[in-house]
Amino acid sequence: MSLPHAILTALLERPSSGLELTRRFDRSIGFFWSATHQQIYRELGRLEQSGLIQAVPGPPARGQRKEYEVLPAGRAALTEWVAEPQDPKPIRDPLLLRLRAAAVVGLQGLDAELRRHLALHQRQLAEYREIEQRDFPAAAAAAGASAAAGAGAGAGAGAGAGTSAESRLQHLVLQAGIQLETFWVEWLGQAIAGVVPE
Amino acid sequence: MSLPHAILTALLERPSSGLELTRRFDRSIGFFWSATHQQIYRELGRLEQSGLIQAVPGPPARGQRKEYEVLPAGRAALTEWVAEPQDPKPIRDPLLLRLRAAAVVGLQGLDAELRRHLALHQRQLAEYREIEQRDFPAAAAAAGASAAAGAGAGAGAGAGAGTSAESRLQHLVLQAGIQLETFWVEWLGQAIAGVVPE
DNA sequence: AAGGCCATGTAAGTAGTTACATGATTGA
DNA sequence: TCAATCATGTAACTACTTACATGGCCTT
Repeated sequence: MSLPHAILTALLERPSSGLELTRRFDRSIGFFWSATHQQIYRELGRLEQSGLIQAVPGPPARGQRKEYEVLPAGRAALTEWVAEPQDPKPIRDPLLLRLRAAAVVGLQGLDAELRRHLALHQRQLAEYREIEQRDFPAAAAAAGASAAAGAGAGAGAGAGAGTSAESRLQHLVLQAGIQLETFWVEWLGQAIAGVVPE
Repeated sequence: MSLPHAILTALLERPSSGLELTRRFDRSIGFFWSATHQQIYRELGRLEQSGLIQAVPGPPARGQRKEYEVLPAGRAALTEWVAEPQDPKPIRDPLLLRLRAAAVVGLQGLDAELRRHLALHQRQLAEYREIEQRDFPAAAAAAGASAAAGAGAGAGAGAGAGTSAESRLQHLVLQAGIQLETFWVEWLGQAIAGVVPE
């Protein structure tokens, strides 16, 4: 049940139409929760039905832009969901499965596929790093030096505390993306090196 | 379309009944492709229908053990699938989504959830490391020292090349698991440190 | 007025999840 | 013989995917 909450989050960050949401699910939100426009429109309908969001102005005509905003009940539902415990799902990765299958039936040119994936992950990593440079320039500079410090330094300034907490959380999410892509790039490097001398 | 191929791989490694498969999908195979017994039985039926596998001996009675083995057509289908290109799926992680939601509605005791996940991932990592010690003792010892070397050294010995290639691939998959869990443990550490001073 | 794009949808199919049902075997 | 457990399944539901449909707007 994550999609409705992803949409609520996106709409709280900025009220949007279905198409705008679709685009945002191709970029920022989509980096950790993807969705197609069909899913989004259907879910917008359900959320409106449930009274968690509402379409803003007036004419509900087909082919007409419809902008949605979150109602108090929607914010409450999201707040509740954030606290809910939910176990991490086990990994489910077709590429790892294919490697295991290759151990039985032989590499069938799988190394080319590994190289292709490596290129894709390198590109994604570069994109995340650009975003970090753009949106979190100060933190990005410090990131290389200290790993798990982060505590005392920046918290001192009283001004704009709310915004700084928000930005800190967003940066954490981006860092997860960067570290995950880094993992893939490194592992694929090992995998290619270990598989080529066949 | 990964589940049928996961089952074919498992059955090639060792012919099994539905329940045995279910158990293996809770352990080794399940580390990168999980499935419930309902999924497995349904898929076994489909695979048998398609002539890719067959039940071994005789009496197809309800409540009776049924052991399956892979037919040549099944091996061929798996071989073909290994070579098929397939793009990596974008990340889809509810925990990251909740962090992003928390940036908008506030942490609602989310730090406890982060600590809980950290413990779970630490346990999983320990389990993977045990498996590595048990199944790949030589390689595990070398792993700490050289990262992306792996090329020249071990490949020289001609004896048992088939088995060694198989084991090398299986080890690669396990290493992916280890490195992924390591990522989570490190990132959750950062996240908790960055979130606590709230 | 025609073609392209913006915007919102419907329909059908597949995969995965949750809850329940049924028969066989074994040990108390 | 009763309960527990092994083993195989059915049914209903939810989430996601793929393909297609419809209408409005803008440019030429």
